[in-house]
Amino acid sequence: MAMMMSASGGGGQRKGNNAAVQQGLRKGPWTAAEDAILLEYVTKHGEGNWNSVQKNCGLLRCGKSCRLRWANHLRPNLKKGAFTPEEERLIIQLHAQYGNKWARMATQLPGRTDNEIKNYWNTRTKRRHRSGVPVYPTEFQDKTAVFHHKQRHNEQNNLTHHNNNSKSSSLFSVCPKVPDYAPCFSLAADGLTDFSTPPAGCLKGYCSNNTNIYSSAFSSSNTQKNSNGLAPLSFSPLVSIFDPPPSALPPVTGGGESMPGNFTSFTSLIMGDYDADQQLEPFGFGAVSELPSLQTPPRSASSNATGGGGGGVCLVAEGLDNANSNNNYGDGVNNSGLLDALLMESRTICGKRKADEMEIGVISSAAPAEEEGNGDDAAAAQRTCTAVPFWGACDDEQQQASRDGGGEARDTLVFAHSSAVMEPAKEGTAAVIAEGMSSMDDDLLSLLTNFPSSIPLPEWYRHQRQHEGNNDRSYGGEASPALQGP
DNA sequence: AAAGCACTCAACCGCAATCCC
DNA sequence: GGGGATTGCGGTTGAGTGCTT
Repeated sequence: MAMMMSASGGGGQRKGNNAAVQQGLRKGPWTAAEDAILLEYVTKHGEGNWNSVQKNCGLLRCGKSCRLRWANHLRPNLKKGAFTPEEERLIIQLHAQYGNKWARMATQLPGRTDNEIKNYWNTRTKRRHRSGVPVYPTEFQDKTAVFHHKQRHNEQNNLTHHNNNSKSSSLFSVCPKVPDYAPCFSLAADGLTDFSTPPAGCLKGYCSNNTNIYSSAFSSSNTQKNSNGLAPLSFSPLVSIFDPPPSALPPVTGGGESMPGNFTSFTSLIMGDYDADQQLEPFGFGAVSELPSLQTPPRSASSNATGGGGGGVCLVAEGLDNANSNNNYGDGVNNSGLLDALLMESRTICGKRKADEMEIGVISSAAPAEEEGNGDDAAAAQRTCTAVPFWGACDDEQQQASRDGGGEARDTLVFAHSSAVMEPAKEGTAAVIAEGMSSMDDDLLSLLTNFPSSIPLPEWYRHQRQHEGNNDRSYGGEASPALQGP
């Protein structure tokens, strides 16, 4: 494409008159002659002082245009052509770290320009959206401010490099600095995620050799609770994005060397390429840069918790009767719409999967265990995964725990189908959602505050929390000390 | 074959930061 | 310190191309 769009053709000739045009400066695609002039100038005088190019060489281009042309096309050592898988991986990693800091990312991709990286990223996020991710209502989008707030806070503390202005600030983030791990995600909107180690429970089943790619759902692999009694929460969405039965996908050997299904790269995996024939639909950033749409109608009216209804997911804890909107966390924390919101987000991720392809029964929670051919194990696993009918699975570690003792698994947090939430006709569901939205700041902050404990928290944060005690789970106000850092 | 759409890329714009006088 | 000039950055736009319908 780059070759097709030569300097003398293609490119964006912008409409309208601006100062440059009024000053007799050219706009639009550069010609070879202009390139030659600029090249000669830079060779002779070096970079910088771009406005003098016009004065000294008669090049009818503004300084900005000259600089851009040089930086993006003429400077030496520019690498042209498609990004390599390694570069793709790095971009994903860097974006997870920096957000939309293209220039910063470019410094770590020799020969690549910020513009290239930006275009690359935007194209694929756009593709993600087009793969069926609905646009959220404005009021819900506003809720993302919670994350931005958190991110700003964390930037101040040098905890992350997320861009606080980035539109792509994600509810989910890639955890990149794990050389031998495929990309995983954690609910890292709090920005506290330390990517230097894979979050517990993340990729447990996905990354390691000889483990079932489906074995890790939205789950916690350790049952340690934080100070508020919430189980730590992290997840690999890789389970929930793959529709085919587990047997259809190979195990991942790590490092992106072997991608599941027809994914050919991390990019395709994360950002939306998928093989329609395989009905693989990935989880992607496009799904997370915005919050889920409430406009998307439920696919099914089935209210059976273990069957029927397409695409609905929600968070439940093992042994939890989600239909009653309760949970059994020790401190009695209630959903208050947060889980519904997450549900909706998850549903957004699901996009426009056909409902019948998402039938709960297709992949039962017991499937992984059954595959292992141990009836008792299967039963144990199924107990563990009672509320996980949806592409269902528990982390294999949890399954093992379940086999070994079983008791720990009760804290498992999983994605599960929730017709109770997805069905507006059901008792006050719509109202619940709406209410949940309106009260989401507190709840979301609460959740973000409370998980994942498996991810290292900064010392000052732990210290702060110790002094706040457990009563302050709501950081609704700007004055929240926990959000202000030391 | 034509129209429409999606994709890619280049380039522009506005804004903010930095530099310089 | 103030103000203009310059530079850097991120977001957006639009043309060309190829694919799909």
